[in-house]
Amino acid sequence: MGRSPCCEKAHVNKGAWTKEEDQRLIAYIKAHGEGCWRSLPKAAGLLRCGKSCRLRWINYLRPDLKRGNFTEEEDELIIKLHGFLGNKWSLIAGQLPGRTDNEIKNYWNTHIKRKLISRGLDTKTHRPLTGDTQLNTSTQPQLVTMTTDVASKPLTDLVDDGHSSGISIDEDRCLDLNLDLSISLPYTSSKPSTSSEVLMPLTAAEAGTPTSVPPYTNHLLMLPFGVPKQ
DNA sequence: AATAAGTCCAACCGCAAAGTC
DNA sequence: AGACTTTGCGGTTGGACTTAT
Repeated sequence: MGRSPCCEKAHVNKGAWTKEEDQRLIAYIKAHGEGCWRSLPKAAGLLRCGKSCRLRWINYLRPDLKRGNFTEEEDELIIKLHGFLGNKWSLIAGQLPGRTDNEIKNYWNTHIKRKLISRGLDTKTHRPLTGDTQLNTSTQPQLVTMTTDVASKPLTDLVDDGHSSGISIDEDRCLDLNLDLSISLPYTSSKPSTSSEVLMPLTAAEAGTPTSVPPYTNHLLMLPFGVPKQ
């Protein structure tokens, strides 16, 4: 059988976008908003598939994107989030205002991997590369609080009762973890610009109060890294 | 100056989840 | 309930650019 193609490939452009295509896409979304990506190209007069339009908009044309180099704070935040979430780039991007999953993924592969290696850490587990495979929390980097098999599970699995999913989370190692997921309102531009402000530790009571969140984020994560256990 | 090697990143692809009928 | 459609995600690639020789 095989899958049906996402679009009529014989009649679509591929490769780099031209300025004219960008302008058409921007103008269309400004006028009509983000709607049905599948029908957007035709409506906007673009010879592109919907997926391509979506990617171009999200990764490059969105007005709220932050261009330029990653800061040291962003580096560290990405490392911490990756230690917890694994390759969940969209969720990591949700904690970095103005950054896209694609951008972070690229940055991880080109910069941060090397950074971790230079620190003698495994880029997947964030544990020391040398020696034993036994978990020894006293020697682990603080950023890793969950086993990687847990980190690789869908987040929804992590926030159910912890039993039906078959995942058992070591409570001792996760006591300082406050993971709250909720549907969030769209991002507004009047928000903190630094990652440390975005990821402020919240109390349980505070966590119940909706706060502004990064764009295109369905899940609001509150991960109070660095907060000492009581 | 030429070119080989390395780096970066935009864009594509396939898959899975979510939504619709 | 299940088939089909649409959207979103993560992995990968190709080409442009930069640096080293």
